Amino acid sequence: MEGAALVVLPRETFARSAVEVAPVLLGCVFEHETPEGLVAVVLTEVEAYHGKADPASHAYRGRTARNAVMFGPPGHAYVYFTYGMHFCVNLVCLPEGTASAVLLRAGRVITGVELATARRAARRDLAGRDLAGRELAGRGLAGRDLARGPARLCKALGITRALDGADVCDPASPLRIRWPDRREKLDISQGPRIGISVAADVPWRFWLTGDPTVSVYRPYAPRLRRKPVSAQQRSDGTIPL
DNA sequence: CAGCTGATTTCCT
DNA sequence: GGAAATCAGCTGG
Repeated sequence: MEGAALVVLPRETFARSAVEVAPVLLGCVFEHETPEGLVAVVLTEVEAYHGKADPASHAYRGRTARNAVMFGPPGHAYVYFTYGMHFCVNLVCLPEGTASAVLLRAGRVITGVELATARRAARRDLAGRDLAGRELAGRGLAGRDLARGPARLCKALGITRALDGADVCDPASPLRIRWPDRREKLDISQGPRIGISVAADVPWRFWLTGDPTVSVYRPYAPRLRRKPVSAQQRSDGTIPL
């Protein structure tokens, strides 16, 4: 940061519904500063979640220890842990007491590519081998995949539950969101959200049209039960006498 | 390229 | 006990 004033988004930006806030965040710079360095992304894909009114929202069934930050003041980060291994980050909207938020789904890394790459590769580093010990035959991390997807974005930025509640509207915060250096007219698309089984029809996902860092949309498909009901059951479903 | 599956833990019914 | 706002790597066409 060459001493330039850090122009974070004002908190009023988040004092609206998530559906109104979501497209505003596209093109903005989301960054995390740590002792390791700074990683910044331009947001390219986001999703709105409407709290109590949205069955797909973590806040739909009310306040819990996990989602408490969503019910707090706007302009703070709600970071959750899911699938036993991934973090995802939202920015909280609407005044304290309500619970809507915008999930940050993807970004293009513009600062700290090296650090972001190191974080993303942290689990398949040792001698360039995968978890099964096989060589990674030159399959590197494509630049566009560094922060493509909500969990990858968190990994690239080094975001964990420790940042749950961080104030992204505070210039002194290690995690913050600011306006782009140049405001350009953006081509924004809108469509259904990804990875949810309910309310999958509402078009509350927003992205920069044609941007290569945006997730590929696939309709939600429930996973088949993979474990047999009993240890005796055969793969075809029959049970020996 | 599409499709499938293991990983791994928290949360809620 | 099962699903979860996911991802990576493998398989087969």
